[in-house]
Amino acid sequence: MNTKKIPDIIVGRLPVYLRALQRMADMGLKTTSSQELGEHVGISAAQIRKDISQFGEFGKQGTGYSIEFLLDKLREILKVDRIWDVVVVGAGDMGHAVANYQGFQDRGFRVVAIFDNDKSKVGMKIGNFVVEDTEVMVDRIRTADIKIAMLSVPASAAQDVADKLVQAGVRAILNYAPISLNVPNQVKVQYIDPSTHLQRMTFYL
Amino acid sequence: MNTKKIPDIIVGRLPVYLRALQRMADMGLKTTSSQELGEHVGISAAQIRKDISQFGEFGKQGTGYSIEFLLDKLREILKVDRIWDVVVVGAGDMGHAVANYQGFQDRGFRVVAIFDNDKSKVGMKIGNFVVEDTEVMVDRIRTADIKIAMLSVPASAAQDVADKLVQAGVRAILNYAPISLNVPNQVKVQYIDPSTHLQRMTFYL
DNA sequence: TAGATTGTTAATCGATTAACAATC
DNA sequence: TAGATTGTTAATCGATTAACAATC
Repeated sequence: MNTKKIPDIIVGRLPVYLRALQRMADMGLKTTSSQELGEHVGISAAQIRKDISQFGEFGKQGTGYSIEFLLDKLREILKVDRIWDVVVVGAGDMGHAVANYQGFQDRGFRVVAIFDNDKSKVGMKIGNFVVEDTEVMVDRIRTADIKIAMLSVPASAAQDVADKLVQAGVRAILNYAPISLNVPNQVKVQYIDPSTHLQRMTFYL
Repeated sequence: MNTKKIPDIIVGRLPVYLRALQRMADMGLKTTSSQELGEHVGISAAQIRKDISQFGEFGKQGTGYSIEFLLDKLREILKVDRIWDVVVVGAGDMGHAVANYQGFQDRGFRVVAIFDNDKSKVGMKIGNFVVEDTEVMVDRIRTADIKIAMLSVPASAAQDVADKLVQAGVRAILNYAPISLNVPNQVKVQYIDPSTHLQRMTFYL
């Protein structure tokens, strides 16, 4: 892999390629082409070739890409050739669903704890987890050296919690609260706000 | 509003502006500037002015934008100056959380039904809803003239359900299943896949 | 070999930013 | 009036596409 800076827009497409390739592998396929992969994910073949070639020469002229090989490379590039421990903050309906979500399996993530500041929820069982007090959160995260958090608290609490997560050393936040977060440059945030996603489509109706 | 085509990337930012303005209004603020709004959402002032000016001259030199006025305009542009009925397909943990989600309130959406093909779930109560059989889904959607669906079924079922939704006249799908969907051009899809979002950040860790 | 498909270059297309006249 | 901030233009920057030599 070379060292020139990769545009964020390319990084954003890699997980989509990875997901499609994983599915192809599950179906028992061995090779694919930029053309075929492009049809699956709705992206042009030229762009897929260009994106992938940022990281090396992973294909073969005439035959395309070995699915297993490309999977390995993409996992390595995206650093999901390992399992990341993740914490959930906020034990409401959404936190509940996220903590129990089976879709992290085989994708590089594992939920290891769930926190809430509501004392009536602390100690409650959620799937395999016991809800812990937000008071112990910073310590727990720092001790366990956890780098990723999912935030499912109300918008009014989200910025405060985000500040604590940053203070605890978290470097990636998946934010389910419907609010933009201010965090330092070295911390990444991704937003999941169903209303925002829907509003992006109603424009076209 | 003029008629020239608006780039999708601009459409995608409008809901973020809307959300930030709604928050400012809730805090009792009356006016804002492209500068201030930009700091809230992490977008340059120039870009915000350019985006907004695609739709009209909504600001005043020297004073900025009236928050209430801009809210009205953005709601109108995004067509959320009304309430859209939405169906949920898939009554698992995620469908459960989505159906009960309070965050659609005041954002233009209302969940009106939830479907599942698992007969053991049909008839079950989820919040204010009773889970209905997927068999009646197409009819129900067509009769009620529903245009928006949220998809929270396993990846293996998602394409089949999407085909049915399209057939029923749905024009916007919020897809929680971890798979790319093939739909006709006139149908919009937005993707929520927590693993994909997380993988977009692990690259930088 | 003939056919297929990559990796890469150059051309095109589109988005962002900087700057400032207009004006509240 | 003086200061602030918009809307817009032109310049810059970045992303996508088309095309094709290289080669499996």
